[in-house]
Amino acid sequence: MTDSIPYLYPEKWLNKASAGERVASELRIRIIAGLIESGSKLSENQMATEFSVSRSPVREALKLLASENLIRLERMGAVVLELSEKEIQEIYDVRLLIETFVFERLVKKDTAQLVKELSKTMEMMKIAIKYKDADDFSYEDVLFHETIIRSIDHSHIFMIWKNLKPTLESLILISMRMRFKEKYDDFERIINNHELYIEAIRQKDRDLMVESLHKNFDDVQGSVEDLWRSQQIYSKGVESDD
Amino acid sequence: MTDSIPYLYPEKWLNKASAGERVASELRIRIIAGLIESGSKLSENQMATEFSVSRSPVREALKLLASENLIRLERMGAVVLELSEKEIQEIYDVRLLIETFVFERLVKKDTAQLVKELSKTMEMMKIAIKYKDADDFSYEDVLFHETIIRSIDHSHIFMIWKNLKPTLESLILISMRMRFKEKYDDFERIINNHELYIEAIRQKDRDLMVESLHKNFDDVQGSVEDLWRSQQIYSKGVESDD
DNA sequence: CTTGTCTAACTTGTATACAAGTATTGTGGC
DNA sequence: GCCACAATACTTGTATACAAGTTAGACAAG
Repeated sequence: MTDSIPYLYPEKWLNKASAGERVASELRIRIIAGLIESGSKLSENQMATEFSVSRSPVREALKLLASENLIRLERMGAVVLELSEKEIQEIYDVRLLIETFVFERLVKKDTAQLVKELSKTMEMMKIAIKYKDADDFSYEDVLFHETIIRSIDHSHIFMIWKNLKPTLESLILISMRMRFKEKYDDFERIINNHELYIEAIRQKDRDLMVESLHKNFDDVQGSVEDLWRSQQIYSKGVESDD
Repeated sequence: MTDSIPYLYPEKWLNKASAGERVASELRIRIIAGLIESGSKLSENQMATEFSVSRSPVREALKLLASENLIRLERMGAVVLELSEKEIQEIYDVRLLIETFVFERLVKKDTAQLVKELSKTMEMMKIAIKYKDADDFSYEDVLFHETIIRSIDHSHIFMIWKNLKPTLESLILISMRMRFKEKYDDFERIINNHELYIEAIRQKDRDLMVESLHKNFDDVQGSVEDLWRSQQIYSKGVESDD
């Protein structure tokens, strides 16, 4: 048994979460971090004993992960899918798609309130940087984009976000934990990009928005490399734990 | 008890479906058809007795419907959400978004195989019209769009489709059953639009594609009216049944 | 008539039991 | 050694049981 694996998902994000959500969150981040290799098979019973819960919440978790395309439910066992570079590129295709759509709506609206909210989130991010809290930073980063998307009040666009969010959250979390350790000065650039984004919204400047989005994606492109290296580290960590 | 409600969802589409999927499909179409009013509350036990299954599959179904934004899970009972005109417009926003994205990919690829598949589906649709089979027609109509979307091999775009599909399927099904009864000559136009779409793909003609998409949406705009009328009819039908 | 409290009947989330089906493994026959 | 086949140990899907919490309503006190 590998129940010696420490939990990767922040406990404080699971305040009112059910057992199923907890299992899903933890499994998700382990899969994305490469701790659970793609191709391996997860069975309900196995997961149930691993997380000391019954099959009911595990079933719930596996259904969730399947809907996020992280596993594929088969006749016998759920097979873990690969999060290849193509996959990650696809995720950013979708982000680009919906954030562009959102921006087109935003330019027709009053964005004063939104800009205010985003500024607040930005300040939170800066504090998180100051105290080197990768989890807080990730939380605010995800919130930043969620706030923008929510602001246009489009339930189906928001549904797409809701589906994407868990994976994105884990990706960001892993990448940020990495950078706080190794590439601390990345954050100045990240902050600048976000401020550029706010400025684009304030001025309703499409070109600026596209520019900041692409910078954001370039940033993330780097984070894919972080991810692969983190997979090395995490799996090494596990081996040495055993 | 209103267990006298006849099943609206085609039995033959539920070949290998689990009890949960059956319940979900039937609940979904009833909600969309207006048979279950928005605002009403569904409890797991109530649904379990209604469909003569246990709570496990019902839970599964409710989770599904919640992820499709048809119900909202609350502390006590799931509340049925309204499928307003705004909602339906949103669904077509998303369709437009992803199908446009897909087309941009298609113009860079060899579409010969796709055109062949689509032509086959078209012929099926014509047969369905000839035999006035609304269910078959709807099936092929949904398949038509799914085939296009699948062809670009983009798992995240396809995920968005998978989320949208059940609602769309029910919408189309209801609308087509309506039209076969009342507006039979609508179908000539629908067929023409689809052929226009295929032609746009064959020629990789963006303008033609946008034109056919918009015609398709105009068609659907009409089907929204069908939907409201169907809600009248279905609910009348229920009243007279009691 | 209003208000507060207690009880009873709901609700969900989780655990467990059971049935049906599917891989796997081991054994007997060759 | 190898193949056929049966027994076994898995798997999922569904039903049921139980615990904890919430709502609603009855009923008594003011």
